[in-house]
Amino acid sequence: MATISDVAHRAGVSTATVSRALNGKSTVDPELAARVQSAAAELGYRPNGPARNLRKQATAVLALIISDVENPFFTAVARGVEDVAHAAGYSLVLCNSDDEPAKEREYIDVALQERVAGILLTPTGDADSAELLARYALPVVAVDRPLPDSTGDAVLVDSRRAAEQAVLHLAEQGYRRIGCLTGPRGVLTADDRLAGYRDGLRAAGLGGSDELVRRSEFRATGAEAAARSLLAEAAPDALLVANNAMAVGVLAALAELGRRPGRDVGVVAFDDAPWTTLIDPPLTVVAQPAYDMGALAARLLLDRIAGARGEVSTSTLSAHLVPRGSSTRG
Amino acid sequence: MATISDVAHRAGVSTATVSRALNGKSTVDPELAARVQSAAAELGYRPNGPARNLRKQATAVLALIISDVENPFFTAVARGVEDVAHAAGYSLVLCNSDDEPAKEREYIDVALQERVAGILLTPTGDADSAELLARYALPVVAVDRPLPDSTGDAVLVDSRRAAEQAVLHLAEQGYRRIGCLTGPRGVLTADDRLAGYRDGLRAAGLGGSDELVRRSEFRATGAEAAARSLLAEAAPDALLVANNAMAVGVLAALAELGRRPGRDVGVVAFDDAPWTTLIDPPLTVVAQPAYDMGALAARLLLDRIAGARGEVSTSTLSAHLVPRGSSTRG
DNA sequence: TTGAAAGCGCTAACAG
DNA sequence: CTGTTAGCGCTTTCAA
Repeated sequence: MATISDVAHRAGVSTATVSRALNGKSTVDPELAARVQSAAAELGYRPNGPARNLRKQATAVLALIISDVENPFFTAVARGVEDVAHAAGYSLVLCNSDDEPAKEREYIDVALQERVAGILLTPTGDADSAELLARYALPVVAVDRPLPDSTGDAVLVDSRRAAEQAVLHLAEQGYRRIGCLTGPRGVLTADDRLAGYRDGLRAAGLGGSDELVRRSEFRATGAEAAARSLLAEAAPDALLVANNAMAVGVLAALAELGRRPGRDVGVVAFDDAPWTTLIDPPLTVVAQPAYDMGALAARLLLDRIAGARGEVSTSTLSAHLVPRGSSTRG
Repeated sequence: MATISDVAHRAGVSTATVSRALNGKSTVDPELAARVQSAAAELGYRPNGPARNLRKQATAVLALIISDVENPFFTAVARGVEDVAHAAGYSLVLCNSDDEPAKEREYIDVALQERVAGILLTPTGDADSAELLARYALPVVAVDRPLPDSTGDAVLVDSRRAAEQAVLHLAEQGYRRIGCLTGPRGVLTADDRLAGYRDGLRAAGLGGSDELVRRSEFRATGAEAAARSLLAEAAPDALLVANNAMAVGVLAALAELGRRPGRDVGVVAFDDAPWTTLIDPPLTVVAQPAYDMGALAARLLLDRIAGARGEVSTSTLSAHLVPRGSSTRG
């Protein structure tokens, strides 16, 4: 592939002039600039990224480390990030951590080696990862969950409050034995949503012990089993489900047991999705602004990269309840 | 950040020895190697990727250009790609082309500049893109749709045949006026599925004119409008829908018109998704092996990068029909 | 305004 | 087995 000196030769100028002309730097004689442009075009010249990055000691690449691209919530986050990054001339390296600290560390390491300009991640909560990031002072923005010791900016959702409101909504609809299906202990969003659930029970004067709580992975199959166990052992009349994938499992369990959402068991789940209005009755959800979170996080990161001053910030966006048939008796 | 010569200094050896020790190259005295290792660890040394890439004239990065990460089909492809790439020590740069040729070209350009080792893409069909790829002899594998002039390997699905079988299935179930909702003209998968639909009608002896065909974008909203128009103007008794996002729109239209899938209108849609079994009746789908396509494509690409010999290959995986309630009268 | 030259950090000949 | 040295392709002083 043609190099800058090939272009320089062909245009009859020095490499410095080519560089200046192609980057629109300082003032280059229009005639020379034109010669350079056409020489570059004729040769199909493409500047060598690695060489430029080495010289400039900087790259226009962002790393995005998320749990799983197959989860629609993260996918929407990714899209928000990509749109903003691309508009600013940055590329995105995608990494799936599967919420495993080891994978997360490994990817952070890759990002460090590649000298990416910054990192966006949904932290697993691993302390070593946070330490690594801090040690190299790599610009970082956490999305969906904060980094341990809140190193770095974060873009979060007020899950706890949203969960509380979901429970209050269920209570208003007349449900009395409200259960909760949440994610693994230690995953902050899972714990937050559980805490909000308890807040809601308290606020509704429903007390409630932990017999109505089950945990599983943030996936359909685990949630299906958890729902079965909860339904069989604790006879809840409503369910708060902590994410979209889990909702799939829960609804499947309900269908198999012949229990109709809304009428027999009230259901509210986190995360909206196109299909939630297709089922009968439509699913009441807590909609999170995933795309906006990604976009905001990317903007914050770009600001940091551009050298934005001090104070780590935490932006908490709010989720809102979208009441539909699955939480209405009748 | 520490450089290789910092490490060399600290270990009291030359940079060449550090390089060799850290890369496990040739034979390095165990004692020196150990000194290097600990010096590197103490300094938190991370090799400078851009420098290494420049020197080696190669990167361990793959570009993945897909229509849209928010589409579950592409998301599954992406996951398959990432898993294989990661296992081989490659990173993935993610790009959303939104099926716009201009964006596609732009991203190919970025990939070229960054000197990625290879590209995976779901081609928009743009000829300039294909030419660009060919000109620079960049290893490339097309996924889901072939490149124009079949430059490069491709991993496809036999959409046409799958569509045909879907139609035959509907015919067997007794549907007689089978309609088709497909994507934009010129998008190969859209045209293929339409061709398969016509094959199916012919094979079933149903003749059929184009009054039963509608096109829209591969999205829910466009498909919803298209479905309304088709239902109002041509009175089909069954529908073949060319992708998952469109199915959402079609099902919404049906629900609003009070027409029940299966009983009133048979429905088969491309792409399986977790929610398709949650609706009533469950949706009959043509399931595509998206993850496997991504994984296979990545393997083929890595082979090419490793210098695999000649002949461009086209792998056609098969989709299979998953009959469920939406295509059964009753 | 332009060119010459240095050097980013690394690896790979080539000597020793 | 180890060190010296020469670039990879680019941007950016520094002089002219």
